[in-house]
Amino acid sequence: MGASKTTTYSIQENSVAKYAKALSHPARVAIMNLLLKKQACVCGDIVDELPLSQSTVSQHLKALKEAGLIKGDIEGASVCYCIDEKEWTKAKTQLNQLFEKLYINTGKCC
Amino acid sequence: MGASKTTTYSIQENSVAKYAKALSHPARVAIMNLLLKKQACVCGDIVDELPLSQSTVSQHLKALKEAGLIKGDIEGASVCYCIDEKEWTKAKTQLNQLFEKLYINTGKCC
DNA sequence: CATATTGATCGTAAAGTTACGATTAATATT
DNA sequence: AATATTAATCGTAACTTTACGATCAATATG
Repeated sequence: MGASKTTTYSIQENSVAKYAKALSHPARVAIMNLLLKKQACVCGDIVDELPLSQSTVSQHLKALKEAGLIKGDIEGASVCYCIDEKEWTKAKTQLNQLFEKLYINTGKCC
Repeated sequence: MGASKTTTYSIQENSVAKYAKALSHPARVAIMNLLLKKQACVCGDIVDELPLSQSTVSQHLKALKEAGLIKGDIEGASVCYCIDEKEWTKAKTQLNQLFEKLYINTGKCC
């Protein structure tokens, strides 16, 4: 009858979900936008640009860092954040491959 | 506190976050993979392919539907799901535009 | 008509997210 | 040395997500 339910999720599925989750909050998209525009940014500058408290921004930065999308460099008392280009490209490729899969529906339904 | 006001972020930021959120769980990526492969799928078939209960799958389908990525057609007692091509393309474009923004870091830090 | 199948929805528990202020550790400045 | 600045972390409250079983309405089949 039915197919097996044995599958846990594939590497691709977990990977796409991880990157998507990192970008699943507008504040984190806004942070990425800032880093893409400025190339590098001190944490305090990001706090100034967003309508969020320092601790909340720090939390969002942590999430992006854990997904691998950004990295931080200590610069004295400040921390300079920037995009992890290698990982950003990897995320881009992973998501692109998912979106590329579509070929136009020949009309089974919908 | 849970959510954030949608008005505080740009349309692009909210839009990207919305699509990313839809894909932020491996089960939902798996569902999209299935629909991309088969072009159309009865809900029950999706349940058979995933290690989740019927109600949980239905919940994930609802999330994808609310993000606009899929649509469902009633076929007798069953419901046939497929990708909303227009919205899928929109999501693709939105995410692509974000990822395209990167030009290589000239070395401010990191 | 009676019963089975299908899939949405309800109720609910556990876990996770998001937000903030307070605190802490590190570095800078006076 | 004393104080200010910076950003991570802690503690906590409120909300959301994820999961499941139970139930319901709609269709299908005997």
